[in-house]
Amino acid sequence: MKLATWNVNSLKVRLPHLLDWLAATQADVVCLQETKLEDANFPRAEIEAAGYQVAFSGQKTYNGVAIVSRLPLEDAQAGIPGFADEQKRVLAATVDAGGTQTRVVCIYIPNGQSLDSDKYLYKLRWLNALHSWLKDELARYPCLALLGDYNIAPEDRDVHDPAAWVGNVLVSEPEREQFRALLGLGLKDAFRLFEQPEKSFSWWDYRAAGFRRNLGLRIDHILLSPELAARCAAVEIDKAPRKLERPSDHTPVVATLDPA
DNA sequence: ATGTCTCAGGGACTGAGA
Repeated sequence: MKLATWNVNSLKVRLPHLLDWLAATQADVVCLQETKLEDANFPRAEIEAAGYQVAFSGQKTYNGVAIVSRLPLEDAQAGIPGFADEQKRVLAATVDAGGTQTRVVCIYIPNGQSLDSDKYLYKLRWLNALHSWLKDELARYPCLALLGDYNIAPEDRDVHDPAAWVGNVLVSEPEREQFRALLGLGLKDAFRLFEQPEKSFSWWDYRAAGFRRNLGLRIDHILLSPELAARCAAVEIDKAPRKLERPSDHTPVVATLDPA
């Protein structure tokens, strides 16, 4: 089973890229972020025509998450229970892989803007809520995958120029602590289960030829519960979509799981 | 290089968010 995450930065603009990419990679489950679409405008028919089921939770202009799956998709739930949030950033659903249930949680963690911003406090509050909720979810679903745009580069090796990023969101110590707290629940950073090339990133700024110069960050992650981590055979960042015309600033991360 | 991209409002361009 191929599980992926991709911040598409507008699904309306990136739908052709998504459909091409699904056909090329035969991904089974893809978590999307920054769809930037109200649910009424979600391109359900186009994605279903490609052989995928969909679940989505969106809003106008900002945020928005979706899960597309070739396997049966059930029990979709939007948001973090008990955490009031206008912003559509969480969608969970159960994928049925031949009788084996996997809970897929798609997240778009707040960016935070800057360390002195209210949005940064919101990011930390949000991460706290995510952590407490996941503790319960993991007890309920031993096979759980948490995929998305975390807006956190967990370590300095996930940053093209750590010195240049000191004092910025995405690399600050409180955020990294929150990331480690998720690992503390037993989740594994699937990418780091394997030997990986140095300077592996999943996002590059549109400005300053960031992609061409590989000035990026690794902020899109796949965290797996122990049962799923044991079945994980490979994880890679697929840079191909970032090379297309009008790309998203993020590129997909893909995990391959062996059958249960 | 305050550099690019997307979207909404409104009907050209500006501002917000990332």
